Amino acid sequence: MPRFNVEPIRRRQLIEATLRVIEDHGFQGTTIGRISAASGLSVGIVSHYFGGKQGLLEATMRHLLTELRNDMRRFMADYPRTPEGRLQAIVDANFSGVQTQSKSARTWLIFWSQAAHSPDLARLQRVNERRLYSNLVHSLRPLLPAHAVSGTAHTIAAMIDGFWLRTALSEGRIGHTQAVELCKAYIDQAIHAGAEHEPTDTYPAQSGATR
Amino acid sequence: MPRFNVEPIRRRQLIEATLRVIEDHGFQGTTIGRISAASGLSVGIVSHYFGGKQGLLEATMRHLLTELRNDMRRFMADYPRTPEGRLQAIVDANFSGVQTQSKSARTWLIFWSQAAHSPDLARLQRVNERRLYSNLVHSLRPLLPAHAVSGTAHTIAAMIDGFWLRTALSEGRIGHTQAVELCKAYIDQAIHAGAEHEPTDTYPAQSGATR
DNA sequence: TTCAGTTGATTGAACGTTCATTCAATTATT
DNA sequence: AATAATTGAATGAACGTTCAATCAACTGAA
Repeated sequence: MPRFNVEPIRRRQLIEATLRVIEDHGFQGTTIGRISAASGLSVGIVSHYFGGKQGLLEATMRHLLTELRNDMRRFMADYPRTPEGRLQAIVDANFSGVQTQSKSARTWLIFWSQAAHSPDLARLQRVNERRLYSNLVHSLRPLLPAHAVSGTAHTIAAMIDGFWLRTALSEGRIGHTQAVELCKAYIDQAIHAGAEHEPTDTYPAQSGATR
Repeated sequence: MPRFNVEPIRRRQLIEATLRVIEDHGFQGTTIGRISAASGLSVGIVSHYFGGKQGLLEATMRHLLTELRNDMRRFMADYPRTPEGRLQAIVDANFSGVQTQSKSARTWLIFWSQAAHSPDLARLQRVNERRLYSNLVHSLRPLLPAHAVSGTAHTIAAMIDGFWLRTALSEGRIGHTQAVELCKAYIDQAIHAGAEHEPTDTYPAQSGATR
């Protein structure tokens, strides 16, 4: 009996190997054989810990989503607790860490394209989408007239995804520094354009932080 | 010898069958067997006309890009030959026809994720990216101060891609009508915000249409 | 300390399935 | 009859899964 539970260690090894293999060989080239070679473990271990290849792939997707959420929380905690600060944190988090590495980029695309066929993945994707949207709405509400909030939130979300996609695909032609700048520029513009019309409804700082 | 060259007919049949199969079964589930069943032709025909599965897949990607370009040209021709008209045409073209059908949506994602591994696909993707960008720059130049053109073009491009992605993924939760509206709203906003600073450099209507 | 015993972790050869490709045979067209 | 087009059974390679065998860590009795 090993001193400590090896399960989490093995699971992490296999997930990281999977990311590496997808990056190197694409989704079609991602085989159990290659994953086991990359992890230094045997082929049988995948079934043992993940029930099979599909299970490992889903766990890998889940891993990416978890890391994205962690990045988001970290940035949220570090930035000023103002609506503007939160918006900055959202943008920065989406272009930092896991999201930036080309290792993950390919995998995200595959994740998205697979989501339509796996109800499980579709659910994860939807949760993620909603979280970003409601974060944005929450931060925009104090800054914009009510009628402009939803559209602006959708637009920012689309812009983040779009820049992310273009950054991931255009190896180096568009840097994420530029992407972050342009996202923030839009946000400023939207806030100022919106503020001209009418500042906002009247419950801006609702006592403290809601949750 | 058949009366007319059957080659273009067969090629089209196979490409359309491929799109149908990818939509129904995902990329992993896209096999020669299924494609031949969907097209009503035999399995051997694929090698005969496309040299193999890979050739058929690349031809399918190329087909999507061609249709996108055709849509773009059609819209460009129909809209007023003003900078604003061209911008509207660009946005509308990107959310019409092939691009909208969920049949193609999955395939685009796959195309993008595959592009990193096939130099051929990467080239196509880059050409497409550049064409959108330079179309945007060309239309924005008469409307914005020089320093704002590039960033705005990148932002519009990202927004189009982002909304397209979200429309494709969120089956119905975000309609492309809404996406088009929000893209155009941003463009208006950008033009007005930019025009405050300084209209533009002074060669707006360069005689006629350049090409 | 040593060692046989126990148990959970890990291995990887064997197996069966799936799939792309091939090409001799067949069909259709002139 | 001659030629172009098409078929689909046969082939072999690749892959995921399985599971009996092996290994490693630890226990407690000697």
